[in-house]
Amino acid sequence: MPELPELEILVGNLRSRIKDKNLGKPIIVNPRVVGGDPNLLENKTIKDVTRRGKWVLILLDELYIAFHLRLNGYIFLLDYEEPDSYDCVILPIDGEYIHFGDPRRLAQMKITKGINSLTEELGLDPLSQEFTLEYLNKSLKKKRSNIKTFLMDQDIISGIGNTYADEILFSAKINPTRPCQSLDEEEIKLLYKSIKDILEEALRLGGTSTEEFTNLISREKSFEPRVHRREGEACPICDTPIVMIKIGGRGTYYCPKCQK
DNA sequence: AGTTTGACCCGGACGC
DNA sequence: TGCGTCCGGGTCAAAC
Repeated sequence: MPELPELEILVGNLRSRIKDKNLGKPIIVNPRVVGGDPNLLENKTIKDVTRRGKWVLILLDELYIAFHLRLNGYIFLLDYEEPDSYDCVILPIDGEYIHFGDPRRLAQMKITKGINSLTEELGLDPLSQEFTLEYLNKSLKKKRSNIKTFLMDQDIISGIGNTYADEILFSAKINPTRPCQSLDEEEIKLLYKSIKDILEEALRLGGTSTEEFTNLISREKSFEPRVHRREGEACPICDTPIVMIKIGGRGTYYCPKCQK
């Protein structure tokens, strides 16, 4: 499931491959996942490829293609046009082809003149300069929910999903069920550092490679989750078995001894 | 208004 | 083997 680090890498590689190239006539295999008018894309030039939260944005002249991969969505850049089994849209680009798809059909592709409706509610990017300890502190004070839900709230911090939320809380030694307002100053400082550290580490290591959701990310190295989806395995710090609980309907993994 | 729950979707895991 | 059932996961709408 692609989160900030995976999407950041995807966007960088996609940009270097398709920037300044031209779009051909799109092939819509599954209209369900497409919003807007695909006919607007033909013969348009790709000005840039960027990311906002978990949205992958292809910028054209006064037009955007916005992709959200949700859990299992993918963007491949391949040398053949024929759709593979889960492909939803094929975008020809000067002899290469973006294959966009999702076995679960939850991913989305939107063609839109503006991206405000998609991104205006999004919170700060956790790796940006604007995301400060003070911002984290203030945001925590406003929230009544638990810290796990807080980290995944895209309106506060954009780009963190289930995997990195678990990893960040393990790194900060904070129990995922803790109310936001119960964290003391030291814990908030450590949480802030853990957000930056874990995301930067994952970015450096090429993202988490549990799923092969794109060929635009190197598979040579990868970030290895310490607790996420490791129920019953030994905590890398204290050997206590990792526990899985549900928070907000989401599988949540943590070490009951390290994370108080 | 803030927070929680359900729907969306379907491949894969599991049970009989 | 084969069929049926259930689960997951990010986001948004609906409910609380």
